Amino acid sequence: MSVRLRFAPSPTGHLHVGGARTALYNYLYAKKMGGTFILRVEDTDLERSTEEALRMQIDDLTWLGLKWDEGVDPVTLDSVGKNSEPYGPYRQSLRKDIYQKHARQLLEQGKAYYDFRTDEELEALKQQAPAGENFRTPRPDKILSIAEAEARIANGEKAAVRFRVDEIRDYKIQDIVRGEVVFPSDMVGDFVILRSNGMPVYNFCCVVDDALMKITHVLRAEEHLSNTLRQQMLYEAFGYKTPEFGHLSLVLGKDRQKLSKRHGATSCHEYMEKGYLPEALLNFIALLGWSTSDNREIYTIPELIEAFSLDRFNSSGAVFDEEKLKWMNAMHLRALDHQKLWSFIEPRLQAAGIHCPQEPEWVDRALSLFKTSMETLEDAKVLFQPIDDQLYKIQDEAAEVFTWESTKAVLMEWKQGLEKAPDYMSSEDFEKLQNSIKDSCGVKGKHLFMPIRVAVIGKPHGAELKILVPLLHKSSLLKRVEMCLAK
RNA sequence: GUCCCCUUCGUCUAGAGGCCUAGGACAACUCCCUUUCACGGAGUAGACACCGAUUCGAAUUCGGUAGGGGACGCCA
Repeated sequence: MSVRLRFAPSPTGHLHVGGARTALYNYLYAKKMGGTFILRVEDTDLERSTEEALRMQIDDLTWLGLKWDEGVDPVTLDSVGKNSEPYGPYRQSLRKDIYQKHARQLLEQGKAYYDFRTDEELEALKQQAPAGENFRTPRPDKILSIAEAEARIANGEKAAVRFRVDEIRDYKIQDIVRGEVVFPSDMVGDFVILRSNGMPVYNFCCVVDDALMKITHVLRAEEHLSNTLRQQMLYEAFGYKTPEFGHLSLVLGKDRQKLSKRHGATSCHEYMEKGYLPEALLNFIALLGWSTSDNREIYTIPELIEAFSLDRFNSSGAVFDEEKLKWMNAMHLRALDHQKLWSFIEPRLQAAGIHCPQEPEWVDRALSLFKTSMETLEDAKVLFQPIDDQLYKIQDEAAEVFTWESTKAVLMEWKQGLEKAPDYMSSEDFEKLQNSIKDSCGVKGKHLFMPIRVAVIGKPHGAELKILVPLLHKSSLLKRVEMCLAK
């Protein structure tokens, strides 16, 4: 039987890197096994789930390249018409009747009951409970028959549906990451499966959907480990077969707390904006909590699929280290072909108002020279900025250079050399010219190259001229040296 | 508090009883390359949380302690 895995985010904002990692592992295993990767959306919390957030999650997933074979339609988001795929719709908010039917079944079997207590009453119960103990919601004094309860509901009263936890025994859960985990059933009280507004609750729809969608493996974050007990109870109540569970260790911030906003960037979207490549981000998060036995670090996505296996998860939490991500991004950046790389860089330069020649040969040359100096796509701005004549400006830090006696002569010679030079100098041309200036002016060291650098980039430190000069048209260089001479 | 999970260099990790004087990567530091910065190359430093037990032998197995994390919702 072919495997079926799903990623089931709740849309409350951009996709978190922890979520992306969960999605990635599910994706990798589905692909590795030639199975199906499904996107389901857990948007039953009407307060927090929004259409915009769902859009963002879909876009983030698409940016990452984690394409789902089945699931929420990326265009209609399942809300228009009926999804043609086998187990749709894939948004839980659109599956209400399915859950209601399932809840009804448990109600009729006496495995669940209507609870009319209000939030306030329940809160009061919690307050009265003895401190220092695991609080479990007590069963109401009186449980109404279905008919009685529904009569009251028809009258406008609100009731939630609770699952009865009667049996006191240990539940054994086989976990891919952690092995056997045992939970005593008295860890939980009767828990809500349907809210009083009719919406199902996570643990309930998760079970119903995983069963109906024939999910075979559930790889999800460790924070769900203890939910698995409730889910196990529901699987048994319905007589459904449980999938294989794997509870992944958490992604942590520098302080070893669960990665959150206060650690800085936590969403994939932010990393996209910061100029990270999706392959690099995926490569990096794949290796947070999973590894191979060789020392390999750089993987393409197909290579990750090839290498992936369920028996190499690390069970302890992993700190998200952006420094290493940067390095990895640099590696992926270098591996990119120039055309593709430029297609990523160009819009960023444009957005920053930096203008560059567009000829393919020029771009190709520029990229071969700049590629190794880039960690993120954003770095291109600093690199390409000196190319744009409009942005050339003699910086304050260059002031000292203009106090040197020899500077003027060097600049004059530089200008004359330029006049005789080809439209674009080669590195060798440049070095030759520089050497001839050294001879004719009798200056060397910083008194030689700093004035030239100022005449190229406007400041005495920065990009290597041997690289930069060949990228600048003679006319640009002349314009700049003239500005220096006019100073 | 109760239950569950986790614990190898600063960070990500390799490691399934002798191959471990614990390997790799990022970061750090040093040197080389370089008439700046970077790239690149060569090195240095840096870890088995602790205590017991099992064993000829333990990072690796078992027990305990400590620390960290997670869950205890009509959030997911």
